[in-house]
Amino acid sequence: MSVRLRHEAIVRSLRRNGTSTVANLATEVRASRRTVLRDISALRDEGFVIHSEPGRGGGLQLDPQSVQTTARLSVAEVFALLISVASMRAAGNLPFAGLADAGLAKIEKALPPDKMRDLRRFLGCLYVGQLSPLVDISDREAMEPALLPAFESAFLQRQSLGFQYRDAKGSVTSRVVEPQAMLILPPLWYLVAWDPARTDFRHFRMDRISRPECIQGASFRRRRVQFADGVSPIRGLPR
Amino acid sequence: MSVRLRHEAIVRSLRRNGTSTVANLATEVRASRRTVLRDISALRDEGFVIHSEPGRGGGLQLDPQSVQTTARLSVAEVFALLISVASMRAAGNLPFAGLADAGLAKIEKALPPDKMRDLRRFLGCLYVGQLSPLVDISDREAMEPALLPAFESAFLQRQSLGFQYRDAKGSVTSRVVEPQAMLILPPLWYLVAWDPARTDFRHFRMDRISRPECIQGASFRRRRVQFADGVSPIRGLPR
DNA sequence: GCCAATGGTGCCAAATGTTGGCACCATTTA
DNA sequence: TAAATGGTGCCAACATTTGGCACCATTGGC
Repeated sequence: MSVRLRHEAIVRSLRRNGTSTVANLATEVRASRRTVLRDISALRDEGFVIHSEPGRGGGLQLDPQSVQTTARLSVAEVFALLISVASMRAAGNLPFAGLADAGLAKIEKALPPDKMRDLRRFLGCLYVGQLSPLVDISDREAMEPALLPAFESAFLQRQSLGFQYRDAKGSVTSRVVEPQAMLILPPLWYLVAWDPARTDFRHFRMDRISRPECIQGASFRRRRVQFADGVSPIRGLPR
Repeated sequence: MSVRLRHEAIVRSLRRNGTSTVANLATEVRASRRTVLRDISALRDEGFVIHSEPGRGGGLQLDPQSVQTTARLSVAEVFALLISVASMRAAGNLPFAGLADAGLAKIEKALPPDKMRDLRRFLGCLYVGQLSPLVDISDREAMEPALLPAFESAFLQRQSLGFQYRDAKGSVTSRVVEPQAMLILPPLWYLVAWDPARTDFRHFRMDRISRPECIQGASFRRRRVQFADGVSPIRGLPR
């Protein structure tokens, strides 16, 4: 049984029975407990709201409303979203552009046929250049695709982030920092983080970060990152 | 790229372009010819009706009525969309950014509460700069917000567009043109249009257009705007 | 306090599925 | 005929999924 079919089977079972347990579902779809738990997690990522409660009398419950939350967007809105993603891709932010694309794909799929026709006519008029002739990106590498998942958990769970950093001179250092903010100044992206080893804030150019990994352990506190009013945060950023 | 994403990309491409070839799709989704053929076969199994014809002039064509699904986005996807819109706003494309924002608002509204919480935590870590230090936009004005609605009807209904244009020297002329395409070369946007008064194509920098208005009346025909393969369309654009 | 049932996570080796070449075929149009 | 196209079979390299295991946290009943 393919992953997709199993996911559908799980949703159907939850919808039919109202509530169930991981062990039950595992028997039903003929997969292991572990696999069902992984599936549940995947379904939640896809937007299904599945309530769960550990302990006796608990179990899994599918929120029936979660399945029907379709956003109705106008053609122009979808078009504007498409453009923004296309611009971002053109600016070189491939990992994020890929993710945004995946989201857009879902939106487009939900678009009724007549709106789709309008969108096609719009798109026929659109060309997006690969490079901006005014931006010097000659010394710039692509951001690592692995950055996104690592950042996601680091930011959401406030965990320290370890990585290799290569500065403007080319020397590489190993860092473990507490991520505080992302700073986007197109076409460059920066990570603003507290460096415990240096007891100070540091800025890191994202495209110079490699081998990111989330450090499991005690979560740190948020620190205030403030830019004084009217003062550009650009000064002092790594070139 | 996962199988699922590739399938979606293929469906989207077929929907957008109406027709395509295996070789084209393979390039687009960065997979081999063989893989695309397998994907097509899988999509057909899933219920997509894809017409195909071998030989010159043939190609693949997706029956538009074949599938309907609902959109369910993950937090990361919404986040990526938010970032792309934010970047676009930072690059100065205010009218479109506003529209994209409106679309995103609808999506966010459809997001279940717990995902919304995650998203907010993400957003708390995000600052988007107003200017790129590497891009010289000193001589560039903002695009008029009125441009978008006028363009929407002009493009969709193929109506002529009238506006005031200020060239690089500062002299202002009144134009009535037939919009053919938009060309985005960040950070500048261009309107590619047929100018009947000059019986030729003209490029207009969007930020130099003011007082746009849609001319009600007979709709014009689309003209082919083609860039030769490998030839940059940048040459000859207004500075 | 203790226990069993439950959801949840990390890890790893084995099983399974995917991918991209390659050769080859059939059809169509110039 | 030649070139472009869709389509199939095969297979080794590669990537992903799976299930088992140990373990943790929470819950409710005894």
